[in-house]
Amino acid sequence: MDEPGHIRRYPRPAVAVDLTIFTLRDADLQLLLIKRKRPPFEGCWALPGGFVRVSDEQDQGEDLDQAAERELAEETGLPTGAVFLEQVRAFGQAGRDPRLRVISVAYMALVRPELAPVVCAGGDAADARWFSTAHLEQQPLAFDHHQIINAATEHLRRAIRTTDLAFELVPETFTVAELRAVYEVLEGARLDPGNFRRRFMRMVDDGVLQESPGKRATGSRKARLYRFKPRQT
Amino acid sequence: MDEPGHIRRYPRPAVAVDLTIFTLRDADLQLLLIKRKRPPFEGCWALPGGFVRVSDEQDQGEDLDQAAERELAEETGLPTGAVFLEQVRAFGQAGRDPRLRVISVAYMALVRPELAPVVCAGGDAADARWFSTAHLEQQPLAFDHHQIINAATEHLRRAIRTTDLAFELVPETFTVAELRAVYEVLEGARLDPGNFRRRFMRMVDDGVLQESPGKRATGSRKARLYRFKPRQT
DNA sequence: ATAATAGTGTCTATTAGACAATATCCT
DNA sequence: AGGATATTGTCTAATAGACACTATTAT
Repeated sequence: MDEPGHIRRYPRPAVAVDLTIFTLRDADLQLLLIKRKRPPFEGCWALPGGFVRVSDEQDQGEDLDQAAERELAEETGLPTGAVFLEQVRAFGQAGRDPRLRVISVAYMALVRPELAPVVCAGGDAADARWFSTAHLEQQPLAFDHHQIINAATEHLRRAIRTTDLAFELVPETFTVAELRAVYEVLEGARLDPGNFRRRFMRMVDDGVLQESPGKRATGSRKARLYRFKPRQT
Repeated sequence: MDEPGHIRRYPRPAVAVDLTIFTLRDADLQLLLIKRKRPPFEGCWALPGGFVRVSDEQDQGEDLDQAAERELAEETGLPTGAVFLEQVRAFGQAGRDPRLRVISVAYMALVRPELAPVVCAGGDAADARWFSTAHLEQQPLAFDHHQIINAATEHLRRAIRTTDLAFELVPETFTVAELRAVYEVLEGARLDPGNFRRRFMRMVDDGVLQESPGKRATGSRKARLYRFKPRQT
């Protein structure tokens, strides 16, 4: 954070944001990738993202979070605010982009399952597709995107264990089984329906969740619906 | 992550690393700050840090982690590897540096209490001092360093709760009370000595900790010493 | 001897998990 | 009716927390 006034002449890196956009479909954690239509890695699948627009003038350009929101809107076509978005961390390995020095700030986005089908290709992507994270190791990806995906997935798993984030991967109203499915996929283990129900009901008692009118059949029998209480602790 | 070959002409931000260097002294979580000797914020206390050295040439310069290690060595004089170092996240608010667009990657470092006294001022700091985090709100700081410190402190608290990181804030060998003090300071609450002891002993049973020869008096009575088992799960 | 901390034991409440049993709904 | 899931209930083990008690050591 210290430098003389002539720092402007020191070489600077390009800074990009890369998005790991997750959703839950078919009882599976899936990730949105786009096919690159320019070198390097032309034709290769990659995380959506782009460079942060900056300036040294009075208006210094967009914030990192704003850049991530912008890219998210461009790539998914979803309205801002419909999707949970949070920074994971920065990746700055030298040589991660062969052309020039790029430091990438990774973000994690969570798309509710109802919205996943409407996500479409943005302007600078030849194609966009949801990939199952389960078989992604075999898939060749551009840059160090495997590493970013691993870090983001780990970030997501940790967040699911320690915060309310599971709620971002479920529709507005949901059944006990639907929320259980989120935990089962993220924890990678089957959970006892009865035991999970008690955990769930404790959240209702604590006022985190509340019953919502109507019922829905996920399986063979209709189940009660719930929703989140207003917000914030 | 997409751009034409002429991206080199787009404006880029400067990228810095800022270090939140914590230690535990006098039953208190403390943070190392340096007094800036150049504008802006000349004479103001600030986080140690500096710009990342980059290039677009074949050798693209240092990694973010390397830059943080280098700054840490320069500012503390401690040998690399003696101190735990981990990235927190990137801060990229527009206008956070009044002169030019700077994106800062924050790192958290944990200095064992025996090493804290030997930490001395580095080359580009007029002065360096440990500050108690308890009263830091009143202290005016340069840039958005208050925000970075809050995020890093939160990061640390979370890590203490969910990982083995408390061990980085204690000497090589330590007593039950010394480890308890780490948790008491970080959790901001007194812990029952008897109950904490059982938690501790479970770690011994699990092979995380092992007894070490000798005893040490933290208070009025000598206590057994422990150390960490080799490493890794 | 006394104060202060180390170390042990006991009891209760909460929670996770295994697992059985009943209720409801779709086909 | 039959199969699948929802929902409820029971039991056990692990853990956290409150709290009382004994042991050891510096002063």
